[in-house]
This record gives sequence, structure tokens and C-alpha cells, in this order.
Amino acid sequence: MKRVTLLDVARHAGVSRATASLVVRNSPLVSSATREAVEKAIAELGYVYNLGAARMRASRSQTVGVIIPNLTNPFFAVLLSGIESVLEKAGFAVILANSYDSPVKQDMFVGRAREHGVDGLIVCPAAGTEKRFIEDALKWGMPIIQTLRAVPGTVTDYSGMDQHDGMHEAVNCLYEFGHRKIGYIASTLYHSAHTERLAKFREAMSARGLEPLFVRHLESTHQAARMAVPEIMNQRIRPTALLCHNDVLALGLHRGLCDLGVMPGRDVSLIGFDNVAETDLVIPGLASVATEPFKVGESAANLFLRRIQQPDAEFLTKVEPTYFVQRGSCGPVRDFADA
Amino acid sequence: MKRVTLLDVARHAGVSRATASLVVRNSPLVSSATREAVEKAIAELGYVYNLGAARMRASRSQTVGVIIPNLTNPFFAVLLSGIESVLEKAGFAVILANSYDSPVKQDMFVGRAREHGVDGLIVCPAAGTEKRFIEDALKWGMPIIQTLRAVPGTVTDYSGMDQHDGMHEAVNCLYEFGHRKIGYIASTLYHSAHTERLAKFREAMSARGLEPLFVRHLESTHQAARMAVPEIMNQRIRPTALLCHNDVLALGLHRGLCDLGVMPGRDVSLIGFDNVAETDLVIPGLASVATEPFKVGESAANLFLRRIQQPDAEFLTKVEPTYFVQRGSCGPVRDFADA
DNA sequence: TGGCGCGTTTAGATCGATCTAAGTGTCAAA
DNA sequence: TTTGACACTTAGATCGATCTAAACGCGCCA
Repeated sequence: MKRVTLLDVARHAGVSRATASLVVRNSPLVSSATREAVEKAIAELGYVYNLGAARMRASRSQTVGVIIPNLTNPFFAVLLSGIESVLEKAGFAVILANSYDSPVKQDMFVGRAREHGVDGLIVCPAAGTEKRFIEDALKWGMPIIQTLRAVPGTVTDYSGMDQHDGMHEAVNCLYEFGHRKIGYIASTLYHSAHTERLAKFREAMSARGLEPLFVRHLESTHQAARMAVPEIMNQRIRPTALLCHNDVLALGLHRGLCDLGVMPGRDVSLIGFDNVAETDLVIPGLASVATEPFKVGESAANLFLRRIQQPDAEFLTKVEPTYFVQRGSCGPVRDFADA
Repeated sequence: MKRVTLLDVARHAGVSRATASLVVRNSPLVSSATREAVEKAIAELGYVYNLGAARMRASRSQTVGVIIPNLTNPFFAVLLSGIESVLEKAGFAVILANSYDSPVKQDMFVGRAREHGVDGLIVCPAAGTEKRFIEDALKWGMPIIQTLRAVPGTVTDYSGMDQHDGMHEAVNCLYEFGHRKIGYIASTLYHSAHTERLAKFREAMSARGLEPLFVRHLESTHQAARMAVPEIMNQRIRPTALLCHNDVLALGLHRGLCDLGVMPGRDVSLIGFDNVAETDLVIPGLASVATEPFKVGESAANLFLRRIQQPDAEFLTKVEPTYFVQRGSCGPVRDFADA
């Protein structure tokens, strides 16, 4: 039982290999009569196009390497979904890698992706990725799109989100509710999204003449956040509001606060980032800055398609807006001294 | 700027193409002296192995097509993670597809995967997948592993979970708490996991001499579940406990019940399935039957590796155990007639 | 000296497509 | 009748690796 090749198809249809090749590539150069004959032969023989062989000669592989730091984080899963949906429509296959935020794993995968002859890479760089990583790709002439995070000091196509509006709206809301003692809960992973969000926070605060009460770094899991609550709330100066780097941390804190009998929105205000589906699940609902990872993923994929078509086009940055979504976890300040 | 080929490497090292090929394939046939020379040449020229060309001759592509119904469901994202982690270690590249539970999309992807020359498929079949889908793959000699769901009437390697223990423990817990009027919330998607879980529920119920109070089908989203609560609770005979097909539904109901002022665990008992991270987030915590999607994914990938090595081995089924995790949402029955 | 075995190396065919450049046949214009 | 344009078709080289089968150098034994 041997594989059916284009030559078999050609013979069966009574044409040459070259003509059959033109048919499978939808070339306008063939007459409709021969096209039909070849297509009939293809169907009859159950021919399967061999992209591997085609790629070798034509050097286009119709595959893209996609590197995501952590698939189990729903936020990234949705990002990936957005990327996949666009590439799928464009006829590209997604070769996936989970970097676990490890630059070493990331390097390994890129090596493998090159062996597979991918047409390019879409990467959300692992925390701590070196500049060299991006520079190498550019040196090899490998199209590379960065998304959500960008390695500092590098210039490539980039798809991310504009944290400015959402963060300002969030801080503004807290300010209007009378909050002045606002703490920031960051994650322990260092990457550009982290840095940028924190910077936007400081900026929004100082625009209101405020200083952050503190910035605390926690491992980005529900559990770690939940556990950290007592320590956070029993500081010398107690915060009246907490703003978190993401919803994973915020939801963990939400639960931790409830454990202590401290009611989010009444006793302390809490705001997350990402507006994941679960924000609506807890009581009171978690106020959060909405970002649209699916759209960011789509943009990243579109930037990739653009770069494939115009390899020498100038680098582009696309950002999706963010906006604050108010829910019960954010409310007027309440001075504990009164109680 | 041309691509560096094995021939370039060979010339640079002063050996033949064939010898260089033996080196890159780690053949024991080459002397260590020539091996070193070739490896030096590879490093100096920055040679990148061309898997595409290799595959064509050797017909092993080191790629696997993985089809998942819905990436944005964290449960599947974790499954995918498990699959990826094993395949990555084994040197396989994952070509990913999101079927959105559409058999048509699924077919399209398989076509593309064949063109890419994947060595096999790992599939969680879309709801409504026809028998033909699996039979075709077998006919083509394409190794195929089914995971989590299996197309009825087909026999392949399969990695899933044993729903029996968890379901019996859950029903048992409800029974001990005095619940007799137990409703089941199913999803609107029909596939084997759905059917099997419902069957296990009926089985566990009748083992205790009970009949399900009702079986209600809902779209598997937080929102749909939340909205359905009033209707579910205002039936002629009010359920004292609800068991759900998955945690998405259960968490939606949890919130919907709270909206009505009906407290899970006190006024009505609620049990989910999957034990996702969010079960710990809501108050009271959501009791749930734990399943281990990461392990199921690992098993699926291992079954695949086994089949590649032994194409004619008998079909194997691997199941991960499930177990009930008790939390606050499940408590003693409370008769509303008393209130 | 010739023949044999052993470890290593190699030339040349091959995988299945695409590309190039040349070759059909047909028809209208010169 | 020749010419050229046009629409289509094709033989053969080619991509970059692997495979096969043969050859090489060397030592050993008859």
C-alpha cells in the first residue's frame, strides 16, 4: 500500500506531473477541462497533497511557531485561541509550545521550530528572555511577532494592549470613592507587561497626587494570594484599596479577605486586571480592568500575515484598548478608625 | 544569503554528504574523529537541520496533530498542557487545532494535518463526530488516540477517566446527608463524556434506590446556568440537591442560587465535576468530583508514543481515577416545608 | 601474495513536489 | 503562407535530506 503521488494522479488523468501540480495550486494557467480531469483523478485515487515535499522546493511551509508562557492560565488560553482562529482561516498550521516562562525551554523550541521550517514565530516572551533571543530571530530573517510582552530594547511587530485608559479609570474610581491608601499587588514574574502595568499604576496615582501605599510581589496563583491576605491587611498602615496585576491574584485576595471577614467593596476595595469570566462568579463581583486577549491574539496573527506578505514593511505596533468594569468589590472608603 | 545545507557542512569538514548525515543522526557508524570535525563545521556554519527534507526521504515527521474542542475552557487547556509536556520531551512538535466542537472544522483540520504529514492524531472528538471520522483515520493507517471522549462504536487507543468512583462517592455523600430529591444538570453538547457521566449518575442513584428528580440540559456557560436557576428552583417538586456535568455549570448555578438568596450547602446542595481551581474561590466552596486532565493528557501522549513504536500493538485504554472533594456547597438536607 | 572480515566512508538513486524554459496547437493578422 | 501572439502543457532539473549497496583501508591468516 504505497502513497499516492502527484505523478500517479497525472498518469491517471492522462496529463503531466507539472500540469497536475498547477491544478492543485489553483493556477489560472490550466484549462477547465484538464482541471476537472485532474480533480476527478485526485478524488478517485484519494490523493493527499504532500506539503513537506512542496515546502522543500517552494520554501513556504504554512506553519507558524506559537510560544505561550503558561497554557493553564485561561488568559493565555484565550490569547492562543485568537491567534489560532486567524491563522486557521489563513491556512496556516499552528505549532504550539508552552514555555513555562523558561527562556531555556523557549530557546529549545525555537531550535526545533527552525528545523520544522516554520514561516515565522508569534511569541509572548518568557519572563527574563534576553535581547539576544529577538535579535537572533531577526538575524536569521525569521519573522517574529511579540505579543502581550516585549523584550526590552527590541523592536519588532508587536500586539498588546494599551494599559493606560483602564488603569486611569480604575484609579480614578478609587479616588472618587475617597480612597487614598492604595496598595498594588504585583506578580513575581518580571516581564514587560508586569513592568508596564506597574508603571501605569504609578503614573495614574501621581496624576491624582498620590503615592502607592506599597507594592507587594506575590506568586501569581490563587493560593499564594489567598494566603498573603492576613499579612497584607495587618500592616502598620492598613490599605483601604488594593489594585492587582491580574485577576488570578485579585480572586485569591477576594477569597482571603472573605476568610478574614473583611468584605470586599465594603471594608476594602479590590480591583483586578483582565476581567476574566470568574469575576462575575464571586460575591461581591470583582471589579476589573477588561482586556481583550482574544483580540490581541487576532492582531498578533494579522501582524504575522502582513509581515509574510511584506517582509520589508516597517514594524507595526497594535494595541487593544482596556477599560474599567465596575462591580461590587469596589466601593466607597470606610474608615476603620470609626468602627 | 543562502541556506546552509548538509553538503556545505560536509565540504567544510572534508567528508561526504552521507557521512555528515550519519553524524546529525547520531549514528554509531562514524568514528569520533570525523564526528568532531563535522560537529565543528556545523557550529561554524550555523547549520540548521532541515526536518522537511529528512521527512520526505525517511517518512517520519516528528509532528502530531492535536484537536481540542474548546481552548478557552480551562479544563481542555490543562489537558492540552499535559499532552504538550510529554510530546515536547519526546521531541515531537504539536500542531494544534481548536474544533469549537464542530465536526466540519475537525475534518478540515485533519485534511490539513495529513498534508503536513503528521505522524498521528490525538483527538478529543467534537460533539456529534461521526464514526466515519475514526474509521477513515484507521483506514489511512493514521495512528489516532481518542481522549476524554470516544466516538461511539469505535475502537482505538483511549485515554480518559473512570467516572465511576467519583460519581458514586458524590451521590453517596448526598445520600448520607439525607438528600433524595436530586436533579442533574447536563450540558447541551452530546458526546461520550456527557453520556457516560449521566449514565454513571443514574447508576449511582439506582444503587441507592433513587430516581433522578429531573435531568435538565443547559448550554455550558456560567451565564446560561446562572440564568436558569429561578426556573430550576421553582419547579413543582423542588430539588434539595443538584449535581452538575461540570464546574462551569455548577459555578454558574452557585452564583444564581446566591442571587436568589438560596445558600448552597445550607438551602440546597450543589456538586460540580472537574474540581477546577475556581471551586475554592466561591463561598461556600464548591464540592466537586476531581478529575485530572493533565494526567489524562499525559496518558494520551504516552499512548501515542507507544503506538508509533508498535504500530500493530493491541488497542489500549487508560483511565485516571476520579474522586469526590467535599466542600461547603454540600451539606445536610433542609426541608423547606419546615421553614 | 591473495583473500577475508571489520569498521568506516561514499557515490548515486531516491522521496514528492515546484520551477524553468521550452514545446505544443490554434487562430488572427500580415 | 508565414508570422506572431496566446493559451496551455510538459520534460527535466532541483530542493536537502536519507537509503542502498558498494568501496575503501587495514590487519590478519592461510
